[in-house]
Amino acid sequence: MSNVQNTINHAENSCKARGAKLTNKRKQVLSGLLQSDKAKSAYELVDYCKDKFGETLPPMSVYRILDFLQDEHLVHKLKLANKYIACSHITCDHEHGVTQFLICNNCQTVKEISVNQPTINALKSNIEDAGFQLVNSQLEINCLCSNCQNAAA
Amino acid sequence: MSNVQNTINHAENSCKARGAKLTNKRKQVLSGLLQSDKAKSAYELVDYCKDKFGETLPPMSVYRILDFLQDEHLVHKLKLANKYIACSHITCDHEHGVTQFLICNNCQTVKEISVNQPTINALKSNIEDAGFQLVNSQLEINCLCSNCQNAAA
DNA sequence: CAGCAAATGATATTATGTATCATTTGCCAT
DNA sequence: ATGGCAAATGATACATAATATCATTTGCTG
Repeated sequence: MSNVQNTINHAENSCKARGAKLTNKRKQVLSGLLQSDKAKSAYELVDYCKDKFGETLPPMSVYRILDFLQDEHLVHKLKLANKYIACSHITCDHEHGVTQFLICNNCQTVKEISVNQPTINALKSNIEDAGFQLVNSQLEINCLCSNCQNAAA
Repeated sequence: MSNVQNTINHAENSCKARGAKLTNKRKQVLSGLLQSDKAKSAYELVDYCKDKFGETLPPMSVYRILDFLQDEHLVHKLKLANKYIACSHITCDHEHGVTQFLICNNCQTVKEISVNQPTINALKSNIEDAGFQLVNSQLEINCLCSNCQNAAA
């Protein structure tokens, strides 16, 4: 069984456990995000479903499906890029804290990491000194991935 | 002399020093950003110039002016919000490192801060462990400002 | 004051996302 | 099984953010 298929099975079970349904079209959109580590826009997912499944989803439906997938914690929206990416912890059975996203400015590759807690706490305390409060620690950080670093060199 | 006017004078001098011209319309757009601590979109600035100065700038011009102001280090673009904000260091005469932006999710108030260097370094090292490289340290962080914290309570 | 470059205007187009109403689908109780 | 309800999806229009391209204006500078 492919990795993507395996992940989708996990996702389907976790939806079921929460009383939600992972329909076919939702699976198609999710698989579009799973089959690469690059962030994709809603319209890119429309194209993907058309190419891959012959399914001509209207953009509105894709946005609704993305909302659903976010509610189910299967997908994250990256506001910095206006794109979407599959959660990298779908197949884990344990809970995860809030994570951070490293976005390659050049090729859109995204890596989901957990910055160590002391650093997050230090950041939080810097922010509180300024009279603000961290809403959640889902940071999105503009980076270059190792491939693009080498290509630039 | 008003604070805004004072800042604009500083800005004009620093442009002159770099061989650029801070025209009237550029001043109008800049003043729109200076007269509040909230981020504004390009289209909001179009409206501001119309209301305040009777100047009907086409959006294209405002985008060009914003590009100019960014090149002159007078304005920052916040990608998280697709909005723009005046640099808070225009009247400082010394150089500033890259700063971080705390954006209130509720009211769009923005505060520009400098997170302490050890914390930035720790973050950078976490990122490098993941094989990525921080492009610049202009972090944009979703927060709640103190007013909105209290309002919510 | 002619002419050139910088600045601005006008128009069209693309990308992202939301609002609204209509239709279809699948499931559940009778 | 079937009638009906809610969830899911479709269709259409529109709002907002931004860019591309070509035209016009402005303001120096020789």
